[in-house]
Amino acid sequence: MTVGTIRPGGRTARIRAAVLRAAADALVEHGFDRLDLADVARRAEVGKTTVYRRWGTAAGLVADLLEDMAEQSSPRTDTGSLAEDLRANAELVQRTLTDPRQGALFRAVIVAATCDSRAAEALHRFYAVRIAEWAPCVEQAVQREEVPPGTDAAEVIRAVSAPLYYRLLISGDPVDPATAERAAAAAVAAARAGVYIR
Amino acid sequence: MTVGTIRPGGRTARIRAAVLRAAADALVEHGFDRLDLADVARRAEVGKTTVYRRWGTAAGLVADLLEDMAEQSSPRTDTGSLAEDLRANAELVQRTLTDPRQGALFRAVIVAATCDSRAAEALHRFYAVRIAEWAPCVEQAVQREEVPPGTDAAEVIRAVSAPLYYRLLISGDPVDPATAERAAAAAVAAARAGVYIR
DNA sequence: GCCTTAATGAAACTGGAGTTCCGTTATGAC
DNA sequence: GTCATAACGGAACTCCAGTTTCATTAAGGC
Repeated sequence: MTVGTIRPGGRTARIRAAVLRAAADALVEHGFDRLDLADVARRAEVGKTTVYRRWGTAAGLVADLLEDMAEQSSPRTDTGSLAEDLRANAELVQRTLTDPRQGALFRAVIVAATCDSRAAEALHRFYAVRIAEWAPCVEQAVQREEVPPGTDAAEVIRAVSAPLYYRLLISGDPVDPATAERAAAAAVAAARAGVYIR
Repeated sequence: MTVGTIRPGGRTARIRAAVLRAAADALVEHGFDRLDLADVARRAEVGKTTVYRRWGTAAGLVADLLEDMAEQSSPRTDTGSLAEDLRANAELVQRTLTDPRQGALFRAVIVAATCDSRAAEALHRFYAVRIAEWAPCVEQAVQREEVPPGTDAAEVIRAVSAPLYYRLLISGDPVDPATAERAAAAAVAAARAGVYIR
C-alpha cells in the first residue's frame, strides 16, 4: 500500500514519468475504455506487475495522470478587456479540444472521471486550478466597472467553456472557432446583465 | 447479422423491451464501464447468447437504448415568455440530471457515446430531437420581438443546458436550481444582446 | 393447422485482463 | 563503501467476459 512514498528517488520517479507518458499515449490512441495496463507497461518498458501494484486500476492511473496535468499551468492572457480575455480563453479551450492529441486525452480523462471517484476528484481539482487561473480576468473587469460588482468570476469562466464541452460530449456539433467566439460573447453579455452576481 | 429484422413479432419485440429495461437498470446501478451483458441477460430473464448475438457489445446495447429513449418525447412548455420557457427547460434538465435514476442513466449513456461511434450517433440524434422540441420557444420569441431576428433557436436551447452538463461532467460543482435559473437567465441575456444571430 | 427456418438458450470452450509468487535490483540511511 | 529493505519484474496462475456449438422454441407464410 502507498508504494513509492518511502523511496521516491531516482527509479521510482523515472518509472512514474515513463508510465504517465505511456498512459497518455495509450489514452490518446485507444481511449479510456480500452486502456490496457499491460500495454501501458510495455510502452513504458516497465513490468506490468509494477503498474498494477502502484496504480491498481486504469482509473487510478488516470487520477495520477490528472494530478500531474494539474501541476503544469498554462498562463492566462491580460489584454485589459474582458471580451478579449474571455475570447482568448475560449479559443484556447477550442484549440485544445480539437487538437487530435489533447482532445482525445481530455475526452478520455473525462470518461475516467465519470467511472471512478478518485479520477473525478482529480479532474475537478484540475479544472478548479484552471478556472482559478483565469478568474482574475473577471475580477479586474469588475474593478474596471465592465461588469457589476459581486460578479462571480469563476462562474463566468465556467460559462465560457461550458458550450464547448457541451458540443464535444453531448450534442456532437463541431467545436469550431465561431462557437468559441459566441461562447465568450455570451458570457460577457450575461455578466454585463448581472446574471452572475453572487 | 441484423438479427430480429425478419421476424420482429412477438418474442423478438418482447425480448428487446425486457433487455432494454434491464440494461437501463444495470446502467443506473453500475455505470457503463461495469455493464455486464450476462448480468443484463439475467435481469431480463433471457439467454446471454441472445444479448451478445443481437447487440454484440455494451456500446451497441446502449446505442439501441438511446434510439428507444429518443422516441419517447417530453413536451415543452409555452408560457408566452422566453425567460419563463427557458427557465422551465433549465429546471427540467436540472431535475433530470440530479434525479438518482435519470442522472445516473444519462451519465452512463454519455460515457458510452464517448467510447463508441454508434452510441455517439444515437446520443447526438437523441439531443437533436430534444433541442428541436424546444426550439419553437425561441422562434416564437423572435416573432414577439423579444430577441433579434435571425437568432439561432437551437443554439439558445443548447446554451441553456451547457452549464448544467459542464457542472455534471467537468467541474463537479453542484447542479442545483440556482444554477438552472442562472443558465436560463444567461441564455436570455445573450440572445437579447444578439450573440446567437446566425 | 402445417411447415420452414428465424430466433432463442443451455453448456462447453477460449483468451486475456488482473493476481500471486518469489527472485533481482537499486535506494538511501549509516 | 556497506547493508537492510523498498521497489521492480518475469513467470505461472486464476477467473470471468465473450464465443462457439447445437438442440429447442415459436414466428409467420401458406
